[in-house]
Amino acid sequence: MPARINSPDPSRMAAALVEWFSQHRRDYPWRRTRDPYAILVSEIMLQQTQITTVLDRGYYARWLERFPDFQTLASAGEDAVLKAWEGLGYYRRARNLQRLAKVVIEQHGGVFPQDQAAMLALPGIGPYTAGAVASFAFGQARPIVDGNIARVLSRVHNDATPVDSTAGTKRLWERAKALVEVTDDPRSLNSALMELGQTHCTPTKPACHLCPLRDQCRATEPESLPVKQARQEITAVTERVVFLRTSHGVLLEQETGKRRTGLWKLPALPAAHADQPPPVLMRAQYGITRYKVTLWVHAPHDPCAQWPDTHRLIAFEELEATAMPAPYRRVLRDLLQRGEFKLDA
DNA sequence: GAATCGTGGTT
DNA sequence: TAACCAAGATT
Repeated sequence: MPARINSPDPSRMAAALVEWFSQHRRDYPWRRTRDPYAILVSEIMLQQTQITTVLDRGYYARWLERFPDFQTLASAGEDAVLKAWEGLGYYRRARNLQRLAKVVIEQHGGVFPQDQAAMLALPGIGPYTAGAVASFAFGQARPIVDGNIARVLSRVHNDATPVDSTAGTKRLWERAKALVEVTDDPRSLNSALMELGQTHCTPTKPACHLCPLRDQCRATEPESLPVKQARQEITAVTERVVFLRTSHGVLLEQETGKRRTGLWKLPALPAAHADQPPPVLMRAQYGITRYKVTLWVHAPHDPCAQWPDTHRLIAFEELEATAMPAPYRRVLRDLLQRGEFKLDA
């Protein structure tokens, strides 16, 4: 079958991308190493997370200092792991990363596998991350498609197929594969695609005049691409929690569900008191996935109540070392600063 | 295949 | 301001 007319040529694209990258590559710590562990940590942290968050707020450097290799991470306490991840969100990533470290130690002799199927079998590793580690750490010609690359490729090919549809995803991976397989520098090719989307081929106001693919790109209205399926609507919900402070510390509850598992929060106001809630100490708002939460913090209804074993009185000195989701961390700091409601201090 | 999982920054 | 986005994976 003849090649489609108007379809950009993979070899030309790859050459332009690698050349452009050699001139404009940014200096990131994970580009200064080929240690699969250090590269893997960066890829997991960067999932759905901006580079500036990971770098400027010190998450990456702190993590590697605290957990420098698979062995250290595997034998660490889960509380320390979650604390190091506090504020990054999607906490399952941190738990899966530690699970992965244990598997690497116990089933792979402490050596990260180079085989694609073995990578994909590890917890928290999907198609993107497997391809990223394969190419960045091992130099393998494996394709990757992230949000940046989806945007670049759908524009270059002027393809309005929704990037999050089955057909769109399949086509993106085929196109990424065609590119990485015609270059002798898979590392640079994959990095270049992502960095082009990050710096020039941006969601709004793309800098097409600076683009190395400008003479190959078929997009007529780049800002209208990529097409994505409709999002879930935002739902408003109410959450009621209790601030119970004694002379020793603050009562917290450990999450056990599928959300923020293992982290500590202000205890939920027992449903039995929902219709006659105690006085409100403060109100806050935060968003989580598709919910807009109004958080009401109540005074304790019964300070002497018996609490289930998911609850613990955390000493003041331990509060900062306790992993908490960002909204509760903010609220707790606010409440403690006020110095209100000291029961027996 | 669609829904879910966090958070902070930008527009 | 509300919506959108960011080096996705899992169920």
